[in-house]
Amino acid sequence: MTYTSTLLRLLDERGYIHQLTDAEGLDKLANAQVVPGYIGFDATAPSLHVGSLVQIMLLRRLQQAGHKPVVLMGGGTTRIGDPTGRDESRKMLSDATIDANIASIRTVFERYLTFGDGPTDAVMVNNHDWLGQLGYIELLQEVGTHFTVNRMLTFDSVKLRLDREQPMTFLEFNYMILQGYDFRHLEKHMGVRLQMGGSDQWGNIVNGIELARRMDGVEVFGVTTPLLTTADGAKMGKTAAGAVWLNEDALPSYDFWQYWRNADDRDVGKFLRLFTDLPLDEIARLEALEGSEINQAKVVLANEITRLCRGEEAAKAAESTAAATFAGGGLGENLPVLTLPPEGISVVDALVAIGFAASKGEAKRLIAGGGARLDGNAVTNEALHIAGGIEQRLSSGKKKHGILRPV
RNA sequence: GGACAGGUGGCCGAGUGGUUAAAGGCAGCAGACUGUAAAUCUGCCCGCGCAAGCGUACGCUAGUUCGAAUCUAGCCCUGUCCA
Repeated sequence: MTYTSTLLRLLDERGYIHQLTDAEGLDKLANAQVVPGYIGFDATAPSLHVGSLVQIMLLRRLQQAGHKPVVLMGGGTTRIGDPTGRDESRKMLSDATIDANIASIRTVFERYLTFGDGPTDAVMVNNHDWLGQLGYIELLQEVGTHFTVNRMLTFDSVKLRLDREQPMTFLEFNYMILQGYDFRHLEKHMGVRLQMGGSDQWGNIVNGIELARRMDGVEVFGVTTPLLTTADGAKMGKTAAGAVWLNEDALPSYDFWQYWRNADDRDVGKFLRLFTDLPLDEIARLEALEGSEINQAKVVLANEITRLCRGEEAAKAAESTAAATFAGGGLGENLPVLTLPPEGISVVDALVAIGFAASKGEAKRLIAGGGARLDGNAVTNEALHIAGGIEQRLSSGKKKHGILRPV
């Protein structure tokens, strides 16, 4: 259908919409009032990673369209663990850890959203504040009567586990109830009318909608985003080195920038639409670039996303480091640095110390395979000793570079 | 509580007494080709050691054996069915 509201048009043309519970109703509502909408985030780590970036951008779009973003931190649900991720990763975290995680995650949101008290200002809430109060009997009476086990068993998050003969604890089984309760709580106490999330959250969202209708007779809405994978089918945001974290102290900005710079050709347009604020006609021009010219678009992509997430300076520094390192063959300031002692160091130790190899054996294999370079020249002798005193460039493969700097 | 099946390296999955640091696949790393892309081909892929070698590893613990991922016992965990 064609949307009339700014919100849905914006989401639609930039590729955020996978499923919508009631397109017409939401379109109407978005035209009529400021719609508070929320997305839930996990607080298991001190940083979110690129996999959550679509949702973060979605809240940003909501605000851009003149509505109110509500960031729900799962301080309470983190104590349970979402079964949707299907591995029983129920590492119980202490309250202090969870609170610290939330504080850390908030710093990233502050780059993407404007927080405050105004009608369209973003707010952050923690579901521990209400879930923590909830008594078991009370929950069963109030909420439990609205769920049938028959129906709960049909949800993908449950069915998948059962089909794969993976264990699912009762604790996890209850997760969807609590999520549904979150939506209803926010609807009742903050007037939230919309929940968004990844396509895997569809079931949870629908539960909340149903609960709000049954308990309060209020119609609320749900939107899910398509499951984002890279063109070669991998989940977004995980690389060999680990997750691509959004917080700067979890991943250096240069590496963050490089992640986007190395995007698959086929993903460039999609990423530009989802993760940057560039106008659509500009994006159309960039994604039409062919052959090696598409690299220009990738630089823009990396710059824009890094700028949003890490700030203008970080983006500029990463770009110039990359330019100096790759195009100039020289050294950029932003590369990892290893202090070179006066007496020098063995290549193997240097590779391990700077983080290009996890063990000495791995470093040796790297050298044996011809992947280690010193100032651009392949290291052929694994016993090589690097002399101290001179600044040199140490590389693993063509992309990972570091500086060996004399004391 | 009972019967049966199962627990192998990041994941999937072979392997039923030595030749098994453990087939194969995926993921990952590197090389070639390129455009810091994809695809393809090649090499690598537990740790320590220059090396011979050593140390760890097949749910946990104890055993049998010259020798065990492979056999035995107990325990833990999971699934299916029964009560």
